[in-house]
Amino acid sequence: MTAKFYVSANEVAERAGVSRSAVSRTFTPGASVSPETRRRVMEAADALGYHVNHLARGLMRNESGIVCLIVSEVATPYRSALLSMLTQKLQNAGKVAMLVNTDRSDGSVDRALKQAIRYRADASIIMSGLPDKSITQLCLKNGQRLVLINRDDDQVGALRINLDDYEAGSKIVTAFLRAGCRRLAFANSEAGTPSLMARERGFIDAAKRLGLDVVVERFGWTGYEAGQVLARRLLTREERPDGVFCATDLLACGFMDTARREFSVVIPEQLCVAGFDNIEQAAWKSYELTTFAQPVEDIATEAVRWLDAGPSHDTNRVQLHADFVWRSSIRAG
Amino acid sequence: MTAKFYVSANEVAERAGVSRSAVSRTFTPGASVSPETRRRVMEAADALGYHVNHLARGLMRNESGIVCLIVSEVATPYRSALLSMLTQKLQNAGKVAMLVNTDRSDGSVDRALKQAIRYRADASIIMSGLPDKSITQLCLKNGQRLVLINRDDDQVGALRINLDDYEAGSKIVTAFLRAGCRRLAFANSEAGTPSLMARERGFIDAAKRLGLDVVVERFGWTGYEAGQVLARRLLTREERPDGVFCATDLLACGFMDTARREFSVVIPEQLCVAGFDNIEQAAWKSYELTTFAQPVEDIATEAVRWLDAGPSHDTNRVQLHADFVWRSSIRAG
DNA sequence: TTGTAAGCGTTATCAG
DNA sequence: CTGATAACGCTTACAA
Repeated sequence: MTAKFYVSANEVAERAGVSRSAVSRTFTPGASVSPETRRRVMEAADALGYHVNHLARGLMRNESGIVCLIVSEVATPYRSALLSMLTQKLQNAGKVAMLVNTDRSDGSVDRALKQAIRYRADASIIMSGLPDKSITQLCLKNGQRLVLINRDDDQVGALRINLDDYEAGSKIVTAFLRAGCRRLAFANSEAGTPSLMARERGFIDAAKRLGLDVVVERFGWTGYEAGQVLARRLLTREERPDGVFCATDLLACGFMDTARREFSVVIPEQLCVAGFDNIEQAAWKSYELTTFAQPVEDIATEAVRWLDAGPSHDTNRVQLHADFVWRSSIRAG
Repeated sequence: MTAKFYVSANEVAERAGVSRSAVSRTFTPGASVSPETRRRVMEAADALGYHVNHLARGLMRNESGIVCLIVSEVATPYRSALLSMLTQKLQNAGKVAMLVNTDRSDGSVDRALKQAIRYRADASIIMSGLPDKSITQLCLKNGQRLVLINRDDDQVGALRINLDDYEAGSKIVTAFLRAGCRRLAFANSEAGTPSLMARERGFIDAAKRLGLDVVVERFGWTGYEAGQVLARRLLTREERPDGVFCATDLLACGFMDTARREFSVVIPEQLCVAGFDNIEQAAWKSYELTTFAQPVEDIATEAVRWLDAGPSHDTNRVQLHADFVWRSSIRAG
């Protein structure tokens, strides 16, 4: 148990007949080492199976190379897609991702951030929930960079990446109208996050500008099952809607399945449907869902770019565009 | 830039009027500190915003608290579900997950393991790919624990968690026969991983025992699109199969959609389909797919249990059972 | 129970 | 380019 585990730079130095500094420099990009020394060090390192201890390096450099990813509902298509993209880009930038799952229990975002602090993460990227301001201030004060994705909070000093959720509404209203829809509805979850609410408002406002009312129904969590319930609620109304904008693709999938199976509705002939996120399943033949694409790659790129940029803790905000993806769940005009 | 960032135990000690050791002990569960000292330390720590530096702690204790999760295709339903479960269980066990995405580029599993070594991870859990033996040996020699999930490699000293993939075959053959199917087919990807091949062999062998031949088709990667291609190949045969076992649910979804849309096949009346994994979408109304459930929770539990258990580097193997999930993609007998 | 002092594996500084 | 030496923030004997 008290075994000496990993080999240290000391042992490599000894074997190579050089000083520890020489070893350190060999593994520090851009440090000045003679080719000969480097060769001997590398040889010894390989033979001994030496790998720089990033815990110790982080201690010295005040830079751990760790980026903390704070996220809930990891198993959801959109979240996992974003997660995948972020980890890839981070790795390409020479960082490593620490994943903190905030499912279950409230205030866990704060706990997650404390974890980030304990491991001296260079940055934290928050994809779910909203942290308490006192703790984000602590992060920032400690020199940790902060990125908030699709959380419309006015955290000073953090990078906030948001979409043009509100604008999506008018685009989709136009599409519905062109398809001949007149009885519009918005299917939302009860989560009430800023993104979801912005989509709702944008849709309602755009419809109003064209003289149309929108029936709004909200239920449950943002998943397939909630979409089923929303379909039952909306399709049993006296005035059955003929154009439904679902706040997310997952809702839309549940909605479409239930509309077809339980109400024998034909899509898009009798009912047009749109979603938001452009998850994998939206392209599946059972759905062919018209939707708005989360610019997953751009989000990740922006986040990582900001991390790489030197320390400039100004308030910063990036607004990205969600591309309209046209599929056959809405009749062509 | 040369700003002094985080507060250290020193500063807390000074403010509380005690020694650094007292501070350290206060944050070490089970150390002996008088209630009065503890109180004063906590007070000072809170006021200053102190958080133990786990980099330094890991350095001393030879135990970082980090567990490295090595995985590719993170955005896939099964993978993300497993990832979610694992991170949760790890957190409950007081560990923190470091996520390494091995998409793109070969030999990246080895690179991932080196990352784990550099951060002195207490353990690595490998969900994708196969590492080189030399590097896993290095991990083990360095006291790092290793878990391989669904990779049937005979790495000595690692925990290997596997399913009864082979056995699934006979169960599904029975179900197909009871449904009256006589022309069986197996739809596989070209990935050729041990799990996939075991499912294939198990199915073929079980059919043979009952005097039936199995048509096998393999194509592409284990995703929805490959399922579409496989459907086209299998359903254009002279003898069209009437019972198809797909190696994964994702393949099955693509298969079903194509069977219905491009070949107007009615499921399950004219064609019975089964999958493997029990992803979310398998329960969606468009599929109602009969399948085998990856025991995601058990897998995570076993993995974490092994990590918690003291250092006992025996070869170890856990065989878990994939429950049969009956849905309507197969006719009732 | 408490404080002192040594040490973990690095890197940064500074002579040479 | 190289090597000694001093940090980094923490834990842990050991002694008081």
